[in-house]
Amino acid sequence: MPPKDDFDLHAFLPYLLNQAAEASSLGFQASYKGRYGMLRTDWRVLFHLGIHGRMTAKDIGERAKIHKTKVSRAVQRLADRRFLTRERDESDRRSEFLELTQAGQAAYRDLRAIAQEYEARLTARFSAEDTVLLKRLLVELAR
Amino acid sequence: MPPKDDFDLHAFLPYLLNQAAEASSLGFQASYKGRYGMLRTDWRVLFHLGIHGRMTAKDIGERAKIHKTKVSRAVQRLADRRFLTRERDESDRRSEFLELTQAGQAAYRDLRAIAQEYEARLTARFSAEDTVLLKRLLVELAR
DNA sequence: AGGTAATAGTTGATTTTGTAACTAACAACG
DNA sequence: CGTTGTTAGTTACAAAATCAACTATTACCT
Repeated sequence: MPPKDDFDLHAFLPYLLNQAAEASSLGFQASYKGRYGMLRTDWRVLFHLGIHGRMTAKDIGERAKIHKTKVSRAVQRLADRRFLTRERDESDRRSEFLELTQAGQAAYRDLRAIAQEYEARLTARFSAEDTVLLKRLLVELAR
Repeated sequence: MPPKDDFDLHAFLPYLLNQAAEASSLGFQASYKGRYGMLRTDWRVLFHLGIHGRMTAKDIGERAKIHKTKVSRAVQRLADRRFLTRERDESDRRSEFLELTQAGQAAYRDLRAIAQEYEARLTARFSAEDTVLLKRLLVELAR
């Protein structure tokens, strides 16, 4: 019979990170899924384009650390909804420049506002210093 | 043309959490996937059984906050590998008690050691106080 | 130039997850 | 008892993620 054990799973960092990430993702998803029928990858791509403007799928993948097939399919979905346009790069015809349309920009601004609200709600329970520290440590861990 | 924008995605908490969680999960996965061909849910279930001993699928699901279908399938995989045994609860024949076999316990101890090493490596770059604070905030966020 | 390797992006096959419906067993209430 | 409602766990089907293979184009190398 397996004996009890004092290893604390709830103090295991990868486990904790997953729980927190899951909870916050679901919470945020609840905010935007109703509005546009978007997947997580979709809004990430939308945000990158909203923030940086015109860029290629490859650049998005690198910056956001999303695999190219995921980016490709998210771009397709966003293009289907007329949230972005594709334009072949004539100096290197393998890649294409992506750019938000008016509708895409509007959706981005809308979602950005929701994101900022959500962020505020999440961090409201922490002191400003704690929040800064938390983010610093998370950035460290992400590398 | 979409203008640049000063919203900082890398300071958006759900995004940061996902990046950190992803990175740490992958890192840990690299440690155990080679050893046993296990999925994330599998080792979670294994850990719960290793820590708490004999318990039902329902209990595992509740404690770990894993949906019952995921638990069910993880239990099946672990049973296939002879890592656990199932025993019907005769006082309530709907549920069954799960318990690690010798092989299951050995795998658990092995993975636990790897987890502890990995944890140590992850937190090595932080001060003890920072680590404590980080975990406290993550627990907060997970609720 | 010609051949080989590398790169951007897409597509298809296989796994894994999520959702809903199902079976079997128990509970509660008349 | 008998009907209705719940619960533990499984299964079936749809949505999504993963991985490999593919097309088209460019870069490298001799």
